[in-house]
Amino acid sequence: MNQPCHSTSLAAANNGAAPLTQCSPLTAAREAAASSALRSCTACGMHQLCLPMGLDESDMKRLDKIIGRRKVARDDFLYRIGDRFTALYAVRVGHFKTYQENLDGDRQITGFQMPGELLGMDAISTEHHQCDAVALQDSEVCEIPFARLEQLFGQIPHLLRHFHRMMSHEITSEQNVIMLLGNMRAEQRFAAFLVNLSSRYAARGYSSTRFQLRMTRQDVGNYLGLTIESISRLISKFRKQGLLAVEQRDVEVVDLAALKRLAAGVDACTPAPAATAAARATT
Amino acid sequence: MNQPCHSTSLAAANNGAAPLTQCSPLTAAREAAASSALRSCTACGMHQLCLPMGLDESDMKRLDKIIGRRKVARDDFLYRIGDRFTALYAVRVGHFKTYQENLDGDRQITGFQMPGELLGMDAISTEHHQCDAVALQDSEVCEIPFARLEQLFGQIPHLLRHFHRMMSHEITSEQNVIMLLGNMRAEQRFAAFLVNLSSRYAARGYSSTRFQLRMTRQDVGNYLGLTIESISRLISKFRKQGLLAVEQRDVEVVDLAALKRLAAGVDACTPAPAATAAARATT
DNA sequence: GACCAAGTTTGATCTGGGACAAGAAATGCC
DNA sequence: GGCATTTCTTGTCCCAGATCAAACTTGGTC
Repeated sequence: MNQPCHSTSLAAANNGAAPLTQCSPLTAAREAAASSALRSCTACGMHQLCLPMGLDESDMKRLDKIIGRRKVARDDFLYRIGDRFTALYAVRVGHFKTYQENLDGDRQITGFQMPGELLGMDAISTEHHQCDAVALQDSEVCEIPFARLEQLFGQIPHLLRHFHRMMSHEITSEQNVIMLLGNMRAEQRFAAFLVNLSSRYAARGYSSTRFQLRMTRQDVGNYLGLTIESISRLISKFRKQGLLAVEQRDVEVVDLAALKRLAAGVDACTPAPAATAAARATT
Repeated sequence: MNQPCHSTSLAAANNGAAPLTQCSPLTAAREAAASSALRSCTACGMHQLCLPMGLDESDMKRLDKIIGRRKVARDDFLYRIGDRFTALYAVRVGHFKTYQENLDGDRQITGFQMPGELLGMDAISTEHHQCDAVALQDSEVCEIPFARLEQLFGQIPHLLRHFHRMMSHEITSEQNVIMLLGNMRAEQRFAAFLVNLSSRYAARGYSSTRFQLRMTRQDVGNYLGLTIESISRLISKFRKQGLLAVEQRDVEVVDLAALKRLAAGVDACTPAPAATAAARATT
């Protein structure tokens, strides 16, 4: 990053991209060394969240041996619907989105993935990918051949256990999206979305209140089942209410607690008579 | 079933409940024998769909040994949010629903489970259940203690593999619900719901065109993010269009192909200019 | 620095499905 | 069998968020 700091403090938010990709120019030799160092799980900043979580050094090295690294340029596909499933992918650097498509060609984004998260688990059952995965920025993934991973499961019980936790966690997050789409008003959805990003960044050691949206408004809207115009209006609204400061894709969460309350449906933010949707087919 | 057949042919639809629970009265002795026979995976009609899928007889018996059976009366909880996770459950007889609850107390049903399907996988990651599971009718489950299942994984690779497929399948189905809630109009949602039930019953050897809704309209609406009134109107509409015959909870799918087209968003059923929602934040 | 394309914001209007209400069927209970 | 309760259907009205339209902002390119 050689360009001077933008004057606005917001632009300082700098999560997501790993140091390697943005520090001062390296010589080819130093670059290769640094890159090879980072090519191992041990050296990867995400290993406490990712598949190797909790493994001792020798087991981590065994896992390392089966893993390949791969770069994916912005807007490129990591995999496409229908592709034969051979490997899981862990995001190392960057962000991805996954979406499904219906016959009409309209898409539904089913998730955004950030470093340390696993992609492709939905393909295990059919051995074919069920969604498209696209890089939201220049990214890097660890490719984990599933057949070889299965062999390791027999040898490293901890690995298997954590893999189950990760799959289970995927199920839980999707249930939360179902809750969001089935049950929340626009305002709640967007608040919940921001809170979710915030805590995921926090878990990765980034700021929970300043981050960049790696996806377009279009993507946010699609994910939340709302139009881009609605997203835009919600941003304006939250800004006016002093919950949020947004400048392009740089977000500063000004009042996280209030957003959390909103997302939980506790108060309606609009002073109007709360809970209009509360009665919706609620058993 | 001693009462005479209802005159309407619809009432003949008879999926879901296993023979044991509805055939002519047994003596206590015969009942016990039959029940003990059915208490094994080998004898269970669902073993080709359920966890033991593809296991040989000796492995199936090993699995059998760790499994307990449990009855759950209609409207009773199989487990509740926050309960400590110790076991997975496979539905043997009956139907369940699972739902999440927010702080406001409104619920979102995240799924309906039928025989051969697994419950509780979302609890693995936190070791606490993330949702409530309630029986929609008097039901019976196989209780599979997870710690012991993990031991078996090391000994029966096929079992592990199929377990992964089942978890993966769970992820896929939830993605489909996300697609449904984020992207479809009311009519499409309901059509997709019926098509989904139809194919799941078909996979279980029941009729794909005649079945009972085991859940209330309330539940259907909640699951689909619609009000009960909307469900009612959609039923009337589909009936008038000759897609469906409904009598209470007995459903006859008259035109499955048309429902599939509707669900896929291919035609709009309403002769009106199709695809209004198609443009919604579609990247 | 003018031009273009892509993305974003804001306003005006429209509509699908929610909210409310009232009646009709079932179901349960004594 | 009659009454109460729950569930379902249908009609009317209304609003949150979609649609349509137009301006504005940003960034890239020549």
